[in-house]
Amino acid sequence: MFSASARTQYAIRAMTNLARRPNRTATAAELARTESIPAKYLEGIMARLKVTGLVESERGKNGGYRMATDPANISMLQIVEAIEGRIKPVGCLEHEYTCAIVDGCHPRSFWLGLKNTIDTYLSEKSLKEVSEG
Amino acid sequence: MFSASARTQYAIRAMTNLARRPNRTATAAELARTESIPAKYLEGIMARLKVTGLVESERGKNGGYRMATDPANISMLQIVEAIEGRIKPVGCLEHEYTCAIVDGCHPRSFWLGLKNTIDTYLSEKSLKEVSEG
DNA sequence: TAATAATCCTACTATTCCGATAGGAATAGA
DNA sequence: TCTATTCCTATCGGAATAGTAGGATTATTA
Repeated sequence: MFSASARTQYAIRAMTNLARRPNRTATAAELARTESIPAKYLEGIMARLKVTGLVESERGKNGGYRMATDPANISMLQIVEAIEGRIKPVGCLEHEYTCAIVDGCHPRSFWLGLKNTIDTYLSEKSLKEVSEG
Repeated sequence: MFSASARTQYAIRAMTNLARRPNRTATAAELARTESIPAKYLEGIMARLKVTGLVESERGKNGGYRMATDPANISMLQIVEAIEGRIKPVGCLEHEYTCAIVDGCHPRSFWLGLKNTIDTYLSEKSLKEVSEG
């Protein structure tokens, strides 16, 4: 429970690595090597980071990936959600105001509070901080 | 990511239900019915809650489960860990002081902070609060 | 003592998700 | 045209999860 997938951990390692190369590009293979990530697997991860606009890419020879933004302006929540989608501790929270599963679902606000706590932590941590940590 | 297993959700619903019956016992079948949990599945969950000392049980006719303690003295962290074991967002944190995976693992303190945030939230919420929420 | 109602125990199954790999198409530079 | 890269799609094995099945054990009660 509450464990981060390998995919998310890889994404974060790759991003912290990229963040330490201002303006320069790095190939997926290079990131994979220096961060001990399966190269082919990382390709798929970088794709997700790209569609969400966190990184930019250049194809062909001398291509690679580059930060799309100042790491100080990227929150860890953005990275996590780029990989996993919206954080949702329980299905219960999918509906706006009521729990569809059980009448008088007492734990609902407990789960809401948990989600809130996690979201807050993640959104207040910048990629810059983490990559320097 | 960070999603709670059905098992944990069931455990929490069952516990909040039990907590609202001071000193009285309820059978697994009864809890299952009122909380929409598969009855046989719940049996296994109650077993885990018992070995960790959160509930007591009585076998035979008129048997059932009962809170072992005042719900005000049970934290949600205790329930979660009874079901899932120690919360561990990343394998990285298994070793005390260094990350075994990558040299100079920058995200390590980020993950530590996250674990800490979650643990704190869960340990400060009592079953009593949640069952009344 | 027999019937009943409950916990407790063990095994099985089906499905889904995850991590990873494979092979190649498109693209850009030299 | 060769090479190095991103990009795309398909597949696979294994692990975990959710749930089911069947019965052994234990206590109450009539």
